[in-house]
Amino acid sequence: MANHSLDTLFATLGDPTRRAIIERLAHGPAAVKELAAPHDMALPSFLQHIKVMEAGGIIATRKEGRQRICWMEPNALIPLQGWLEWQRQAWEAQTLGPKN
Amino acid sequence: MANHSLDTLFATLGDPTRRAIIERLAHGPAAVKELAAPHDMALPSFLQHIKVMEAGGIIATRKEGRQRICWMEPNALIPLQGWLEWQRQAWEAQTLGPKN
DNA sequence: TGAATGGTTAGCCATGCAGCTAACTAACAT
DNA sequence: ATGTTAGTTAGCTGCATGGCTAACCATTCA
Repeated sequence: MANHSLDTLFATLGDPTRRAIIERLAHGPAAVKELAAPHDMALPSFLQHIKVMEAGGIIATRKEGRQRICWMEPNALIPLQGWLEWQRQAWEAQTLGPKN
Repeated sequence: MANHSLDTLFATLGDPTRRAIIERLAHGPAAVKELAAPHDMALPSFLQHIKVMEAGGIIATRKEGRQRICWMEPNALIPLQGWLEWQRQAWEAQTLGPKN
């Protein structure tokens, strides 16, 4: 299964910084500065993560005055759930065996 | 959340070759050669993926004669499901709002 | 015993990724 | 008008990753 969106999703979530951003945004939108605060990292490095996530369709952003507000793209994680569920089913079908 | 096992899982699944291996193994064990067949890639390159997955605890392997048999590590994907579920819940709690 | 099969090891190379600093722009505050 | 805040752009660096070939076991088959 050469699924480009899964490639992107998994790659994006492989970085703990980016997962932390998602975990934060699940509770509501936030500006870049606020998101960056807990991460001991220069702003440009951090911004790179934001860009990756926006490019991957996982978050969306908007400029508001001099801040950039970020929020979750609500359905972004659905392909992941789908793939996992699919795997789970294939696995169960196999462990139960074709005769059951 | 600096979760090492999630790091490894996501990173491992980010590669389409490795996802294909999982998809194949969900239907039952297989030897390296058989797993490698659909992937236009030199054996050593392919073996590298097998090693990564074994190191990450996603699959297990055993030597049997001159072949190496691989199979799924049944609970490997559970942390993923857990994280996704957690995210989904945080998201829903937020969209519904604290007052509902 | 000799050839073929399946895997393994070693070593190389190109690319991408995550981080950095320095320098700049755009909005607000005084 | 000047300073401060929040991003942004550009350009560099080091390391990890994914691929390759060549050469080498170890097992099985004839």
